[in-house]
Amino acid sequence: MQAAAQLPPVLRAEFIWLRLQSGLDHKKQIDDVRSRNSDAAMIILSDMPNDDEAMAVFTLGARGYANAHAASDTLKQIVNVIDQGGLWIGVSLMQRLLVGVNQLSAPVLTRNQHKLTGRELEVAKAIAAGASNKEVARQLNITERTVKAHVSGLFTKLRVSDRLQLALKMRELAP
Amino acid sequence: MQAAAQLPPVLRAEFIWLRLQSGLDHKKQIDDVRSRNSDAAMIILSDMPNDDEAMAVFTLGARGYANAHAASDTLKQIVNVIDQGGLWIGVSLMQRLLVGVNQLSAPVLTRNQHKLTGRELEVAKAIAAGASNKEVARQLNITERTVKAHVSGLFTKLRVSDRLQLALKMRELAP
DNA sequence: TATGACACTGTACTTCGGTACAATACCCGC
DNA sequence: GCGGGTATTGTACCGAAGTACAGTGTCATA
Repeated sequence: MQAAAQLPPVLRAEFIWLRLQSGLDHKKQIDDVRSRNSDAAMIILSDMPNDDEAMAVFTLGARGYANAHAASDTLKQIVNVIDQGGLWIGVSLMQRLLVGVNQLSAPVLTRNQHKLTGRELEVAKAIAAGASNKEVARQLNITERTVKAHVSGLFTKLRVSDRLQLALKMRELAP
Repeated sequence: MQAAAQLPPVLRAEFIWLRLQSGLDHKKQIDDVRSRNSDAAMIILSDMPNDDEAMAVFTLGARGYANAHAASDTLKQIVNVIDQGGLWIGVSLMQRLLVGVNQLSAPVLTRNQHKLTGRELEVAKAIAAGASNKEVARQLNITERTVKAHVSGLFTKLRVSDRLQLALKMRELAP
């Protein structure tokens, strides 16, 4: 809670509970506390927790993020977990993180089951990154016509009909 | 541990500890156990934990993933956390997840800071799913011309130049 | 009442994407 | 040597995508 912010710096705290003041700049509140207790574990409590705020506080170095009205048992639990070197994260944010990483891993790029040729793979990666035919041509130092040839080949092999669906398929997000 | 896999289905378990057999198909091991105890919380133990394996087991519905040689105190901790609706994830994977999400730029769909209009959002979602202008028009029961109008508006607001980049941005995968 | 945001549509135009015919050249294994 | 896979490029064509001028109607709010 914000009382922690008024702790004199001479008192070394192991855990700091900071209840975010709505309406104020959260980053500033956290930075303030952090600056005086650089080695303490910060646990942020929010009256209205949400994933975005959670991401923000973890980015700022917090070790835990929870609802300010959580049960006391939960609060004890949090201390235990963090004491053992863990992080306390809401399930909702966790789900989101997992989804995010799944998207990043781009399984087609890694798991090469589609027997794409080396050149096709290069073209496919570029398109999955959002490149136009002209840009791909410049990147690979070939003509736009050749890019089109590879793209057509990719459409057939991956059974898609345009570059947008190709990009989604490369990232395994296709419908 | 694998003994859990031999539990007769009549015994309803709340927690299931599954120690992965190296050399065997992990997905199969997990699916086997899961099919007989659909509502139990699965905790996967691995002799050589790594982030990729962790991702895999969580994707398969596990609630926890830990080193098979973890201290008994840690194991108790895991039960507590999962009992309260949490997930038990290694710190290493956690770091990776956070980094991954931080790399994601412009979270349009979730964090709606781009003040897209309702109609624009509908169009954007359709395009992010791989739809053509004609298809979007049919879906929303408007003319292709109107779709183009919304698309142009989206390009301006989201600072992209074509529908592929729009789709990537909508999926938070833009460069 | 007027002004602005929003949704919708039209015509005309340019550019890009994609296909359909090609063809040439390299390399590898039978 | 010859066939097959790969990489490359050409010309021509068509349709989709995107832009540039428009304009109309509704609704909320100042």
